[in-house]
Amino acid sequence: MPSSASIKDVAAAAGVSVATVSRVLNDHPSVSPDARARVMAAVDSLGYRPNAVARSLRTDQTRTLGLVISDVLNPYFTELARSVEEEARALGYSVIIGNADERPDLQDHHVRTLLDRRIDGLLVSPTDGGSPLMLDAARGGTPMVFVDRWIPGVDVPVVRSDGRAAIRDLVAHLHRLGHRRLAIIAGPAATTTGSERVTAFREALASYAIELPDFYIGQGDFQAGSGRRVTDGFLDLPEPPEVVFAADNLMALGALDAIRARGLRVPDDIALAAFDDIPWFVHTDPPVTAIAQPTTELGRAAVRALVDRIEGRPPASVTLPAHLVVRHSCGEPRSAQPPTSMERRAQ
Amino acid sequence: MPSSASIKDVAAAAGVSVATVSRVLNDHPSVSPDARARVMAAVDSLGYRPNAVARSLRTDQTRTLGLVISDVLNPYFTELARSVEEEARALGYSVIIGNADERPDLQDHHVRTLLDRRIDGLLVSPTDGGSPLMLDAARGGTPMVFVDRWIPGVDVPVVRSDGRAAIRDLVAHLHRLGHRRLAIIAGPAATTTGSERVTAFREALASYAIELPDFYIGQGDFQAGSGRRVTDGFLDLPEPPEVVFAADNLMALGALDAIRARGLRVPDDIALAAFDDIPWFVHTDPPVTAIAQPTTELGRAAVRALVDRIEGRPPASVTLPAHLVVRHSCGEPRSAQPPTSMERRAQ
DNA sequence: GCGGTTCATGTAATCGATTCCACGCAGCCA
DNA sequence: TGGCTGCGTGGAATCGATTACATGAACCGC
Repeated sequence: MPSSASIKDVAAAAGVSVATVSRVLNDHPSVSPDARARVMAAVDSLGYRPNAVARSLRTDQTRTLGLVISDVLNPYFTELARSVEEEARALGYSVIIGNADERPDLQDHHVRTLLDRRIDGLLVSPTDGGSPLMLDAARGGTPMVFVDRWIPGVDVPVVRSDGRAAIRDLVAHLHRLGHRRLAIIAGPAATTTGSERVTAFREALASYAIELPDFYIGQGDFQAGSGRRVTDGFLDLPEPPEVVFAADNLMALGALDAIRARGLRVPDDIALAAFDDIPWFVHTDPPVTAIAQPTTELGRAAVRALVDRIEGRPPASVTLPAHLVVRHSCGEPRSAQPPTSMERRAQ
Repeated sequence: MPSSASIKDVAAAAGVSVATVSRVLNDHPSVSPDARARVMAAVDSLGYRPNAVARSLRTDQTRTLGLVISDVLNPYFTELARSVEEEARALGYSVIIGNADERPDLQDHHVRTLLDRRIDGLLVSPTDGGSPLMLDAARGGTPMVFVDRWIPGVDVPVVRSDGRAAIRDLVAHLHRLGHRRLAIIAGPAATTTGSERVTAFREALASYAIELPDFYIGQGDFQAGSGRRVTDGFLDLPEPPEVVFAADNLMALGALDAIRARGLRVPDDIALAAFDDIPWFVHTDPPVTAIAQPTTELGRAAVRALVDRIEGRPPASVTLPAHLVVRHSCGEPRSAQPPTSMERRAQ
């Protein structure tokens, strides 16, 4: 079992003390070329690898970041996670992902586990208004950054995108196409993105003198099942909406399911738009008009902010704009297609 | 900073020794009710949480599993990861995910990092034929289980699904629809799933006396870009295939992109089928005929096998069947739709 | 009343690293 | 030559837990 060699074995094999081995490993300047060579030789003859657990205990740092996201099955978050890991790796950190599945209890479970492991910092996209645990962690000095969603009133940097302008563009687009009865599938009111998107939508409608009545606001939870349920509710209304705007891509998927189950067509029978753009929206029937976030950039910026905080530099909040991508799901544009997300993401 | 309290602080606050505190924490039977109560009180007055790093160092176990998957952006793997985490959590383990992005070097990076952290066991879906590092780890006694893909000749349990029967069903379906020129977008030959799917496809064709010429075998890498490139190649052929079978869902997405870019229609101009079924395939234009794996079951079984191995029980390899889900992308069936994947996954 | 259990507890070793401190040895300058 | 500086090195403390072993008290039956 070569993997079980410890620094002591290396020291013995090289004929030096453990202190010297450690110095070689952390390339401390004060070690003779001769000793260094002997240690190196011993290291790879034994296949020695330093024990990160022991090192962390001693140095009180794990070079690990925790990322608690709301839902791994959501392509938006999975892309975010990917970009976070990439940037973290570039900066010499590992990432441990916790999937909250939109459940506050699971979120707490992961936060607790990550804290127990003494991660150096925490990236969170909170599922709720803030559990005591997370609040304590933030106040207790754990380096922390919110990404995508945040908790108001907590002194933690936020990296997110502002979708308000894009939502205004969307409403303008819908209005131009003649739609007047617009409904929204909202996310949980306890999340910032959940409430902000509704507010922005309502305000944008107001500038066209259109109201957003309560029965056109469906409570979803950012997952597909709720999109289906809420859409069913809309379709059962005496006067169903002409457009459904889903506050995330999974609820849009659910809406598509519900519409399809009734044999209705998009956009002829009902139009659909979504927040969050994903590669699949290019290929759905019809391609879905969506609001795209600069996801990769968001992940990168979040990691940079967190690492700044960890390494003692002042971290900065970042807000990036989102933008509207018009496709066919709200009517009209059947030609002159914008580049697909696949094309944009091609390497 | 309440989070920095150590077992020593608790012992002091409770007026007992650290040994007693430790005993209470690990609920060792031999501790008086009185001492237990005092310790508990101290614990939550200090907000004490045991340091998992220190504990791991001492006990030589981290209660953590490593999962190295080929591509997080692939919905198949993300679903797998989710199920793995779920089962692991149920058994009292955490999971650290490493995304190899189909790159052997990245795969090695993650394997190394995970080994350095002394994870208790490793779940791998190998990107290549096996790096020395992974082989050493397997031989060196690190508990390990392959999931989805595996490396032949290594004595490690494999949890996977067998797609051969489903591929036969697919070919029968295609043949019945009159298709005779069939092409495949293969995965990397170095991966078992990459080569097996081609072999199974060729054998199934053979039973209809249909050949699979080299120019109808495109080399992909399981990612979308390669699906696009290969499909472009097929379409440029003097005699393009009537059907393209993509060996995973991302390459199918790429194929869809390529087909669409030329203004062609599925299935009228060219038919498409994919390995791996995902919720989006119900909503693409047209809905895609695909081979579905019991992904959630695979994740669960893999974790159980690994934990068996870790805890000293004999681990078992598991092979589960995949099955064909017929939709419209190969022609014909326009009615009598099977339940959508959304419906199957509804809670 | 005494040897032997059992039970609750504390002392101290240990896990595998890092790092402070001290020591010995060169080299250098006065 | 004596003292100072600086470098390479090793000894030992330390991080925060777990746990083997020792100890002492209480209790049992004979």
